[in-house]
Amino acid sequence: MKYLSILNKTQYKAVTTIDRPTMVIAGAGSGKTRVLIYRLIHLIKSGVKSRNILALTFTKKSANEMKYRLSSLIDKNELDQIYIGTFHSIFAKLLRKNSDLIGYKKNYIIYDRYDSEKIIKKIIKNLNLDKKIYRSKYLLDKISMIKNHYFNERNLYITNIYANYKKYCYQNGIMDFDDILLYTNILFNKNPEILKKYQEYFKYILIDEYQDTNYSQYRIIKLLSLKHNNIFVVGDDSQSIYSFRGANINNILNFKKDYKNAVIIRLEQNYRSTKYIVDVSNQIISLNKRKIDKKLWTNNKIGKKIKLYKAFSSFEESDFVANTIDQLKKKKKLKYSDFGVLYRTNAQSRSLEESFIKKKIPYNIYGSISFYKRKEIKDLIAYFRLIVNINDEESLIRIINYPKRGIGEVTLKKIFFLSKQNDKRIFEILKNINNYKSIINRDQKILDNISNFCNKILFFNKRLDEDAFILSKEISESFGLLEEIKKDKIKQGIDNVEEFLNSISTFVEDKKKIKNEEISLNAYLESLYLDLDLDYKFNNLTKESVSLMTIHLSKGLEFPIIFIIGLEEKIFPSILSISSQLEIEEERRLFYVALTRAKEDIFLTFSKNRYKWGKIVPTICSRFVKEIDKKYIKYIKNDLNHKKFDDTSLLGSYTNNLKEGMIVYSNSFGRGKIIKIEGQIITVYFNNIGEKKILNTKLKIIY
DNA sequence: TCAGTATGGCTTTTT
DNA sequence: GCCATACTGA
Repeated sequence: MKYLSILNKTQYKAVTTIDRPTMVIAGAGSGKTRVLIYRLIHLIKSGVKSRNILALTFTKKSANEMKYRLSSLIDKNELDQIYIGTFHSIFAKLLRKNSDLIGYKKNYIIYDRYDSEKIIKKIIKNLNLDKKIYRSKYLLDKISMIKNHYFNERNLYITNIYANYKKYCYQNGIMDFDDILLYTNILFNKNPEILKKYQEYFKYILIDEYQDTNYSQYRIIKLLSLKHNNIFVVGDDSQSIYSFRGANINNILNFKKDYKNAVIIRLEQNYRSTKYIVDVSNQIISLNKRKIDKKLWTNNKIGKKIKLYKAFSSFEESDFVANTIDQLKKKKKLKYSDFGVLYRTNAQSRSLEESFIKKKIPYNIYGSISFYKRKEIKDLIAYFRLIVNINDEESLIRIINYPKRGIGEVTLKKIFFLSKQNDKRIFEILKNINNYKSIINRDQKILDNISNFCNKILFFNKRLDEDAFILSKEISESFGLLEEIKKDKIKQGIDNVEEFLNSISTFVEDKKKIKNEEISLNAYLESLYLDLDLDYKFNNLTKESVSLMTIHLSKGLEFPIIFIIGLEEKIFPSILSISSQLEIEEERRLFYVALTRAKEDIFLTFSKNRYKWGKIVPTICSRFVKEIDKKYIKYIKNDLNHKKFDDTSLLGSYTNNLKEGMIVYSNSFGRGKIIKIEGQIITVYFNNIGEKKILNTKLKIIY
């Protein structure tokens, strides 16, 4: 078969073993994605109907990537029929079709973590619990764990909160991410005939990143594959980095037990990286105790040593990254897109951004502060949600509580009270507000405002089958959303809303091309959370640019040159993982993932001092750096003479030891160089602005 | 009812 | 240092 000629022997076996359960243990860079892609093609060429194939991925990014790569290799009609998507996306759609069987109304909406946290906070408040002891984030994690292992609800101390949360979600027609998987399980368990239907339908099941599946996902797959026993999973235990989300490494370890006649294929040849990179990665991962024995090897050239750079401050670290990229690009004729900068936490992207802007280097930040977390967008989404589902009180409150809508705290409190007293939904009360006139005791104008508001919502609620774009545009006009933003004079806000509406238009156009695809507002909301890779839609991503992202997001990607920044104790490994051996091992796997993204060159950086919550804190170099055998490392000399600074002078305050020639940062003027110091008054030269006299307390030292 | 001010928590990681 | 919330006085 000619199209398979690009595969090596083991890859070929992985692609063509299509008659029994198959697990591929695929080391980093061993051609895992290629195997998945060609297996799909092979299935179709072997006569399997594309609509009988289910391909599940872990992130939206890889789902979209897979679709993209397939689009040039197979016929578009075939592609559109394959079920490719994340677990959440695929099963949310399946659930929507069968929502009556799990007791949910069809119009339920999906809440993300931010939304869920708000509910938890509300519950803690209602139960009169101390929010310092009952931390919403922690509780949410616990609830998530329970839902994903729902056969044992045993953590008693949170069951009350859990019960309340469950009830709230149900009453408001809300599902969170975990519910999607949970209710899929419930649906299959309670309705054998439905399960049978889908077992029949999904004859071939492929799963990417199997090591990251949790119990809930494992159960779903197990149930679905029971009939045809034809399941194909790809994974790498060394790259398991989602145990905080309940990922269970045993799913990989038990595969042979779980599936009769299973074949296990190992891909150990790395095609991506140089020998140095493969060796360093092997050395690092070998320090973990819990792992499947395997060794990655490569025939690639030896390559170069890993570079290590010690910076003075986080700002200087970012400058180093930007400068190095700038120089390397010129010297070696590289493209900006050849560089990837990886970090442990999203917050670290900020100072990078500054340095890139200064150096005029184009960059893309992936998955940072999501577009739809911006205020205007959240407002708009709240309208959409309420119109789709008038029981969504969280959204209702967000909208109605908006300043200048003429309904204040007092009135709202009365309305909440009425809702509780009469056991009615808030929207019910608002709709019939005139019946409660005597209790609300407000002038008729406010009551009329409320009725008008309800009527508008209901007006749109009746038109939910219409085109999402037309409807959303009308909604934003009808409620004067753009005018509201204009009043606040936030230009950015208007742009955001317009961009957002444009994206709905694109969504509708795309869906119209595929028959039977939903174009309703509800379908858009679902896609917004589960399918759309917002990075591309909203961040104005350009192709020729440096990629900035968390290591978690980088999984599956590769770059010729990789920077891994912030290699400091308490950051990487994270302070929250430091106390447990198991979690340290997960952090180490994360480091392994980061290292194996690189094809040719790796730069590791850490900083002696780091800004944290506005203060400079001295740091300690990460243990992971120390674990690397010195023979692999090349230290990069730091041009700056750091001897004149000592760490203690910077602790706590950041202006004590200003000296002439220092590079400093001012909130109003940006970066500048100190020219003269006269007591408290500092003269600073700023690029494009010139000299300014500034109070020393207003300045931060960069280096 | 609302603008202005004080406080406290926050930085894991993703669907 | 920034954001969301809670509190305060007009």
